[in-house]
Amino acid sequence: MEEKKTNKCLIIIIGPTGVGKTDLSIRLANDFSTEIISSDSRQFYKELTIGTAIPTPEQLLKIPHHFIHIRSITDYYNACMYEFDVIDKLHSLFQSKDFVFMVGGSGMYIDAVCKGIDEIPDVDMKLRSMLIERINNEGLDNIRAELKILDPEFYATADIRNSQRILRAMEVCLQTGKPFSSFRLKTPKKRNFKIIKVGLNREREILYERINQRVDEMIKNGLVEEAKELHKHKGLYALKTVGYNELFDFFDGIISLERAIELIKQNTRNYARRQLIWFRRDKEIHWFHPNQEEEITKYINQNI
RNA sequence: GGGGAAUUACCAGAGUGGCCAAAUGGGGCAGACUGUAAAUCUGCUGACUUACGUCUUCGGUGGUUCGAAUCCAUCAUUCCCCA
Repeated sequence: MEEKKTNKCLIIIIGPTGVGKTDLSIRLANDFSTEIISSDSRQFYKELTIGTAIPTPEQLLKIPHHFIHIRSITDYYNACMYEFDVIDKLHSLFQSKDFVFMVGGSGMYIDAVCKGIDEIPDVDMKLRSMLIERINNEGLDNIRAELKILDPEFYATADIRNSQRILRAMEVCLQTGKPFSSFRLKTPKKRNFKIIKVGLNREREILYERINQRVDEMIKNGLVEEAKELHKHKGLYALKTVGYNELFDFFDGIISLERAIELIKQNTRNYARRQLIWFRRDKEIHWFHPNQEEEITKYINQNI
């Protein structure tokens, strides 16, 4: 499995939403004459533009971006698929480039590219909906008890109050006939390219202000109209996304537009916080303020 | 000018003599997280303390009481109704 090391390098710009990754990464990619892979799990969807703050058309024209608008919200896409697609893309990009940038804030997807993610057989959607149905009807207790028998190892360490975790483990057990934990090897994969992780962060208060301002801008730029178009698909998982969910509640008459905007800001702030908590665990990340462009360039050049 | 209602921790808001450092929700903070992860879940949130616990809080002041966020007096502020 171990591949020969090359002099190729993936430079990852990591940071919470709204911190200023896009502008900086475009300048960096320009300086390094290379391209950008998005690691943002909502920019994948071609129906989502304003609410996911994808780069502007001018920016996209200047620097080629990958993994933006590659799927439909009706498609199924996950971190494992992303891993394979990105590795594949890197393989071809590294034919002509020595460096490639990856920019985004979806921690699990970034980790999937850096370390790989265990391959677990696909689950039949019908099985999943059946289980969801059961959880809705009988609650979580029964499923939990069954999972305890099917996969005691997972059960012992799992967050059993989290229905999503229980559901996932259960569906894999039922689909494969093997315990979910038997697939979770968690052995990091070796990559044949170097990885540099640059983290961007700024004072919490300022970050929150930027988020609030950006939401107002999104509204001005037509987020309400964009969400209106998607309202009919509101059950889709890909649309359980900050900026859309809240507006759906507005369209449904549950909350006012003002309240929806307020909630978008709030939920985005909470999301940014969770991103930071995820990234904090990763000791390979070197942190900078987005203004420290010179230092960042220096750091990259020293570590390439 | 007369009558009524209110004032509780960051915010909203419950509590009407001891079980109240004060419900609940929100926010905030901290954290978990291998698959649609911008999701989902957990803990903390007066001060000091690792903890046991101690101390200071419920608009201000003064009182009643063994004991007050809760009762009384008074002052202040806000809102509503009548002039």
